[in-house]
Amino acid sequence: MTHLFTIAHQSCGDCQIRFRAVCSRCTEVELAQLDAIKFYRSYAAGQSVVLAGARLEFLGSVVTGVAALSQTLDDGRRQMVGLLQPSDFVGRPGRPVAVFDVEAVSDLVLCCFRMKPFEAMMASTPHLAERLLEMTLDELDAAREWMLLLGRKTAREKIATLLAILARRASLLGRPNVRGLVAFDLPLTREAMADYLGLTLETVSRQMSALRKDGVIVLSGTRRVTVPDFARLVARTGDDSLAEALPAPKRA
Amino acid sequence: MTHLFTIAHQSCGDCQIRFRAVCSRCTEVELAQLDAIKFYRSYAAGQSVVLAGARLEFLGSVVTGVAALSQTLDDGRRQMVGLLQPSDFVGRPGRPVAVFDVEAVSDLVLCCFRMKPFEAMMASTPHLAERLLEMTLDELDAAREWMLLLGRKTAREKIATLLAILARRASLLGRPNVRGLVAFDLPLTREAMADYLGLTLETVSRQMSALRKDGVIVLSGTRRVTVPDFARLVARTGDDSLAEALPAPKRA
DNA sequence: GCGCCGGGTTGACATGGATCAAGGATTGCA
DNA sequence: TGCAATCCTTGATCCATGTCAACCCGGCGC
Repeated sequence: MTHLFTIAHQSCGDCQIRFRAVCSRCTEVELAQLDAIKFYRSYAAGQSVVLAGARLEFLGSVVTGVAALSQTLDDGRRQMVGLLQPSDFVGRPGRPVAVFDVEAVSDLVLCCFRMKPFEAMMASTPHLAERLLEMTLDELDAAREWMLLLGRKTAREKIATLLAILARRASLLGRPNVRGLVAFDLPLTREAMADYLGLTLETVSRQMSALRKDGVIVLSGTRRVTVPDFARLVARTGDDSLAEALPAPKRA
Repeated sequence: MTHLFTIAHQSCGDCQIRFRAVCSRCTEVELAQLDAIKFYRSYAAGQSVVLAGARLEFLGSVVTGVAALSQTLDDGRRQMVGLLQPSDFVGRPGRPVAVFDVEAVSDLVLCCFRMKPFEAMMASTPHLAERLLEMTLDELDAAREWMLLLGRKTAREKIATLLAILARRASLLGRPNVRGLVAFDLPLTREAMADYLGLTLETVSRQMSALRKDGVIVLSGTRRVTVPDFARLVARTGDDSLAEALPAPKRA
């Protein structure tokens, strides 16, 4: 259950995250170089990738699955500070010791590079550093958006915001859906949601129930969420920066 | 009072932030190039540098003073998401529209570059992009630390954390001080502290009073803070990541 | 010297979310 | 088939922090 294994080598050309990950700007030649130094690692849901303070000998990209970046206070209070999805980058060049815990939330596959060769390649490959800068700036913006949520939003708004983000993501990437109706599976347990939103799991559960009673969401089992009217969900997020890029109701 | 002016050109070689800003890795030659495209801007305390959604035609470094990055919800709730101090960078290459409000907290001087020439120079000057990546990664770490504070710390811990950070900064940069005793001026009003910490200004005021009554800090007027025992302050922050890099009591 | 204003403090009270506690559903395993 | 573990829900109660309101203080213009 908690075992870790290395999976078969896969060609970069066929990779699902080829056009969004840190390697997305690389030429074929550069890709071949990366190919030579990369390896895959796989983690079962719940397994730790690295603990804060421990050495992290590699950098990598999430290929499939979801990972959580989090921090824990001495007395056990825990805050998730990032939810890493496919194409997101793990680790920091030049820093061999992790400052956050990284944990597989679902089953997880990472495309990894040993730190030294990757750094060497970054120095000689502007495409890599450029893309990493861009991704880091995006992460920084996202972290700042999340600070607004953590500092100022109510429990209800926090839940609605998370659901809206997941719904939008599902609708942009996902399978075509009838009308404005979006459905997706929560990648997180109630406890993980609480850690992410700065709440307790009881509050998460209550607010989910409240949104269900209000008809804003429909729950099938505990993980499957259907959003009958995205605009109504967004109306409960407390801000409308989510309203842009509404999932297109006229999708084929 | 709210007027904006351009101040006299100053040579990069003499600049106070020469070794910490985005230009810190540049050679003399590169510095001369930057010198040719830079200009200074000055803002009075309280003045807005740019509002979210507005065009921001330049990028820049804080030379002196303090600026706040913040976000506002429709109903007026406001969260500061960054406190920019000398050498910190403002703006994002490639993005001509600000997503956050930027405001001068104290009187402020920025060293500015028009976006296009700066981007052109970044493309041809790895030193610039390298340093910007490093600074952005640092900012991201700081943002994530702040997420822990916003999501999980109590009001008391939030205040103690902010004071500890300011105290440490003052003691590292500052004038030598007798014994372990650190003193500094708060750059922020109670309201700005509240915006930064995700609290109300009344709660900030109460917690400051409580820390004063407990003898953890001494207030001279409303802005001047003296910390008689840094370790006692750190003990109230709720985590000890601040405890590293204690201000050296044996400073000359 | 007076009144005003911005920034700060303090008190009384309300409330959202935490805490403590019990129990339900699902899954895997004996 | 039953037991245990995990995840989730719901209820009762408590308390930290928000809200509303009064007031203080120092500086500045007149």
